[in-house]
Amino acid sequence: MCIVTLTLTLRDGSDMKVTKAQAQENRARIVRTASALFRERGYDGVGLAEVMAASGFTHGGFYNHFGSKTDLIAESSSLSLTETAAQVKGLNAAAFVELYVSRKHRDVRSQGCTMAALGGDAPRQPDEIKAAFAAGIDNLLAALDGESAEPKSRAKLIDALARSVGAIVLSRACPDDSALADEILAVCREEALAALQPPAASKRSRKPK
Amino acid sequence: MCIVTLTLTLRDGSDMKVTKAQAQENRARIVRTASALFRERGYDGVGLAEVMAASGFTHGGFYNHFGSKTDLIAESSSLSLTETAAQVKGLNAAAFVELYVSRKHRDVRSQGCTMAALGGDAPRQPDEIKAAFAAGIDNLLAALDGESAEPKSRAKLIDALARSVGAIVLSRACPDDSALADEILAVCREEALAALQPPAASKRSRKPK
DNA sequence: TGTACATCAGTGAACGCGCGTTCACTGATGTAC
DNA sequence: TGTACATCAGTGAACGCGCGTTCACTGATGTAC
Repeated sequence: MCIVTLTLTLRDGSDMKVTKAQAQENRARIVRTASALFRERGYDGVGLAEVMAASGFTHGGFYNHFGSKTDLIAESSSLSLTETAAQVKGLNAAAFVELYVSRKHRDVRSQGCTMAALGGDAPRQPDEIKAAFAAGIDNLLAALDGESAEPKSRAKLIDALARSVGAIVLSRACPDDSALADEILAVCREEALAALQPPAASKRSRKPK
Repeated sequence: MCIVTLTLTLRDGSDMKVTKAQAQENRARIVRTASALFRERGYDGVGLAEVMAASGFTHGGFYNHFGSKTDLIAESSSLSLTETAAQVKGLNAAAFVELYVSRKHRDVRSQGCTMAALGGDAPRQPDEIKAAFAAGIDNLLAALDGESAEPKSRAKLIDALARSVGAIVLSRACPDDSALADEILAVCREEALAALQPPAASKRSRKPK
């Protein structure tokens, strides 16, 4: 809801009609708005008329910018996945888990990671969109900083990502403010961090950088 | 698709009209059919007319059995979550991971775990349905066999569940037959099992029972 | 045990609605001369 | 630099369709007598 209001405010004050650079900006705003709405309510839960209205336009103009709703889904998903990869650039697995497996992330779906918000919807979408998710996963793994000394570096990152996504998905599936939702988050975060803390030894505590 | 055909075949041959026990059976079939269709294509991706047709009925009769689509969603989700808990009853965390994080499970969405198939949709549903998911998680944890000696027994089970769900969600989000989809599954399975194998010591291998 | 009738599971047409998509129209942009 | 015109982003009405839900109707079930 607040997103809608925010985006409307972003619209330029004058009732101007077009300009080429402005049109490009408008298109970008539609993609950003769609990305947030889709994460909040799912691909099927948001209509094109709503996306356009929340972007400050009438729905008729949609096809000036996109070929179909599927195209918008693909583009908005790619965008948000790319943004997430950029946000975690350079983090090691532990820092990533701390950022990802948090109440803040869980509670703001529209601004959170698309893998957690829409990963469950991807399998029902055309291959074009699944490809965007696969690329998003690859990008995220490339952005994270694996321990190059560790032979299973990539495996550790994939595992850290999967358990983080699982924790958010399960926590969000519970009723808001339920004890179980918070327990899942706390426990998964702790377990994942404990597994990452000691790189070789079992109990000897080594400070993370 | 095959599910539809299968379910139609299950319909009794004679063109009988009612009987009380039969009506109860019919109602149960509708719930089972809906459960499979929802897991396959999502709550929004399946209409009531399709659920009824796949169960062998016309859509008009739906409201003789259920108050609304939401009621059917709640009931079918509860059913499948209960069934999953029954299927893994008594397994320890390692055996659960082996069963869950598998290509077989990933590739048969309509018969797989509802947490993985619909956990991402739950947050957008009414609280009634989120409550069904929370109960499903609790039941599953209760059904699994934690190491009672281990103080963090429940934590280990929650963590095993979350990483298993995350692995399936991410693997399914990738294009079918993509290398990444299989890599995620293999890596997450291996990492989760390695973490569960040595209950206390670091490298000393102890056989799982 | 036999008949009369209320029940209610299932049918199929209909409802209002929102969806993705199309289209004729507008007017400022931005180019050709 | 100034005028004439093609472009095309945005508007708003309209399309066919499938959705969840409602309803009048049916006829076998199962009960009351």
